[in-house]
Amino acid sequence: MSDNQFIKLRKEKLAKIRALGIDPYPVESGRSHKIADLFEDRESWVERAESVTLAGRLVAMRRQGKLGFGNLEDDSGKIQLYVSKNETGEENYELFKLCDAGDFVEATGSPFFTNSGEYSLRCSRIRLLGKNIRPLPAVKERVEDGKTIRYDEFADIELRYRKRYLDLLLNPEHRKVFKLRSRIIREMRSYLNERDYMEVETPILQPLYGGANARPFVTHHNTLDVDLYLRIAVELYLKRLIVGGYERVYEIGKNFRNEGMDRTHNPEFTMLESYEAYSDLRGMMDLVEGMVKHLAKNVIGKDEYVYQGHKVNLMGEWRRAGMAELVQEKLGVDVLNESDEALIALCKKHELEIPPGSGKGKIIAVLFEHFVEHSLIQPTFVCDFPKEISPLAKAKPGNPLLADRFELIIAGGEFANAFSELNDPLDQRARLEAQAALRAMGDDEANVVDEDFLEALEYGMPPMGGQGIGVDRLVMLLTENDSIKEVILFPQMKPGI
RNA sequence: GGUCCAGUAACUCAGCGGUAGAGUAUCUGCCUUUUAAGCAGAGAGUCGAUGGUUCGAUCCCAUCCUGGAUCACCA
Repeated sequence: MSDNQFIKLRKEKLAKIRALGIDPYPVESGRSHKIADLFEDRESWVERAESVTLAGRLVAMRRQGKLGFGNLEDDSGKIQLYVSKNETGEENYELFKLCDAGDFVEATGSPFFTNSGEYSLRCSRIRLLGKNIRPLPAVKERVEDGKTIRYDEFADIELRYRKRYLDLLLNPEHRKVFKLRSRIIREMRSYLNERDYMEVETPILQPLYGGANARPFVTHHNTLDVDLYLRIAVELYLKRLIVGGYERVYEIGKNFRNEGMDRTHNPEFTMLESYEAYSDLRGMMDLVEGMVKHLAKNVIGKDEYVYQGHKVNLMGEWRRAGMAELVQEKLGVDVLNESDEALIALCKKHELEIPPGSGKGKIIAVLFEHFVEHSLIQPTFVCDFPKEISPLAKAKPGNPLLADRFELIIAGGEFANAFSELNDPLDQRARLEAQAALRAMGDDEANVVDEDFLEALEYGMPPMGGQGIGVDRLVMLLTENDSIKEVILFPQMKPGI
């Protein structure tokens, strides 16, 4: 971007500062206290009149002749600076006059109360730490009845996402969202660590991708001269680790799916997957429910959340119900015992598309997604998924059509997915080969056959439960944001501007 | 991908077929307790882009770009 009037002026100021023999970008900075420190027992600070040095960004300036006020902000808080020529001396006051909102400065002085009663720092010296040459958007705020009213808020959604640093700087409530995100993830880790899980890191660049139905991003390694895929899931690698003898592992990291983008999908997103030997689907329900309730209670401290226009109570008893049972509730059709023809006719009647190669299970899933999923508002474990669409899940004993799998649905959206993991190597091979057949029929999201994974299974894998939680969506729910872009610091945007 | 909405100064926005406006911000002057500081003055814009209609387009039309909402598709 070329220089505008503002930048030209500030570059001129830079030159003036340098002409005074002052380095506007010094190497050394130092502070004796953070701003929040001065707000503990203010009266005592004032009484002691101790000199302290603060450092931070100057976020506002009110200059009036031989004295001026500024607001200094660091990551702990904000305090008013009182700068008068009497106290700083001529030379230092000249520097202060060359400072702008947006500059980083060091302020030395002692706390006091102004005539109007505002707790401030009476400055004996101002030192420049980093000169700003592009003015920050002008946002003004006023405190009324303890509430902060902001004027001319930096609110353009596109700019907020593209220039996230400005969003964070100018909109404290957005800064708070990402702080909560960090706490949520930290608390997830400790929840699992306390349960004897081990955190691991597995490849992001994979020779084959697997563990989910999705199209991948492809890249190329020059030295090996091979194409590699960015992972769409970590499942198959974590299972290899269970084969290797660890009993409880998890990974929190980015997955990449080359699919559409909307309010709940970003091409790279954060997933938590965990696997636990000798557990099963029931164990995973307890784990997921326990963890989410723990986060709601300990990080946020609320029972009820407003999400996508719905009131969701996370602290109640979470329903566990079969997919077919839920469809039957809604449509009055006993889908498990109905003939394929009748189900196909039902789909046709509602103009629902059935992908080629679909069996009964897939058709039931289509009906579920169309008629039921959106209406599940309170947390619901939808169990007994059709085996046909669950190639990595163990079959449900007693019903060859079903798999021991659930998805957690909240406010009509998917939050987690879990199985009793399939550990029969022959069955697993047959299922992946069936996926390959679907792929041959044009389903480019079907799983690929991963021979190395199958070989690992052949060496023996214990029975286990595994689950994956979409971390971004969980953060959305807990921070009551309806767009995934509000909880990802740098969401994917088209190049532009 | 369909539909709808938006794009005007650094920020928030108004405007309208006749050469662009406000508040804040900025600059200059005054100002030693201000706090959305104040007072006086000034500068600042390719009106998202490209075509078309018109004597004349920021405004009307078309196409495109970017973003948002929504539906469809998709985990």
